[in-house]
Amino acid sequence: MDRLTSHIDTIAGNCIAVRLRLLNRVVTNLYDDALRPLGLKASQLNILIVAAKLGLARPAKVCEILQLDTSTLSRNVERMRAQGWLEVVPDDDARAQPFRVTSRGMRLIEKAFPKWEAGQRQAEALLGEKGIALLDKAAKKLGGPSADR
Amino acid sequence: MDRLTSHIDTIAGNCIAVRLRLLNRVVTNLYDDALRPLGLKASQLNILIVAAKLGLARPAKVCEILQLDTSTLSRNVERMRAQGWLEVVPDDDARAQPFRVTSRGMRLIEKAFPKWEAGQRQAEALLGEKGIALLDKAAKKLGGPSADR
DNA sequence: CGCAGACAGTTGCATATACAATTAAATCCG
DNA sequence: CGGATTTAATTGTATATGCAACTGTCTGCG
Repeated sequence: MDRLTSHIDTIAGNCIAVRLRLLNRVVTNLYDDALRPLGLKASQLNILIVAAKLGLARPAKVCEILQLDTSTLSRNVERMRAQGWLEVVPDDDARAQPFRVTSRGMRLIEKAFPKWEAGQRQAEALLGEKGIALLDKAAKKLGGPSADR
Repeated sequence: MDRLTSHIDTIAGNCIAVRLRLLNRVVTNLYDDALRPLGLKASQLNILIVAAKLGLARPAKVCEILQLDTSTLSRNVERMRAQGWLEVVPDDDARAQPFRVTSRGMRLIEKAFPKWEAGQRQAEALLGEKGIALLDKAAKKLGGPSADR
């Protein structure tokens, strides 16, 4: 077995990215499937929830919490605004484009909750208690969302 | 605190998808940054490695291993073929489009190895030993890639 | 043989994602 | 005040991803 072959085996057997990305695809699909009847995706529910927690959501702040590129958020917000789930709020600073969840967006969260639970249950079964705890720990390191924001 | 508010807090405080997706973005960026000098993305390295392990890679098999939609793989392979990293191999069954890593693709893996190590180190620091072990366990449940394939 | 159904992949379409470049506005400071 | 810098977000471009619909090929069966 030559050097290159052993490199291939090392990556195949240990790469964190390949495993995390695979798991992400599977889990995202669980939630997307559950939420599909509402025309809502997991990515959008993430944003909706963060915005709901913030009240007034400043894009830079949301991006920090979710570790999202600002350009990504910009377009996601635009799509969700088009659906009437978010609305942009005027601000003193003319550069800013803070937004908030509309009442329609709030009703959507309400309808989404049982669907979210369904996806969450499946994801829990996949990861187990320990997996969830570890995920939580890693996400906290990155300043991710938590109940107290 | 009304019912909807408590739903929002429940999701914000417990959602596996939001955490996993966040972690996935961060970790994917670590590898993408490390691999950027080679014009290679983490997603593509995944495919390259699986194909290298398989020798002759059948799209359906690769999709099963990586839990990827066939349409996603189809396009990724096309891009990588355009780079000269993969080549399609003729097959008895005219429906099939098996592919393999070219020698140029193999040289790319060689150059990518130290870059991969850099990303891997950072990801390890982020997840810790236990995190990695749990990730491995979850990925195995899904028939993900492992050293012996 | 010939056709119905299964199977392997691709194509159309939409969202998610990030980097680089850009626009516009606020702020700093001489 | 006014230009240089910083900040906030958007726009251009490219890849990644998945669902639905489609194309072509194979297979089984009467």
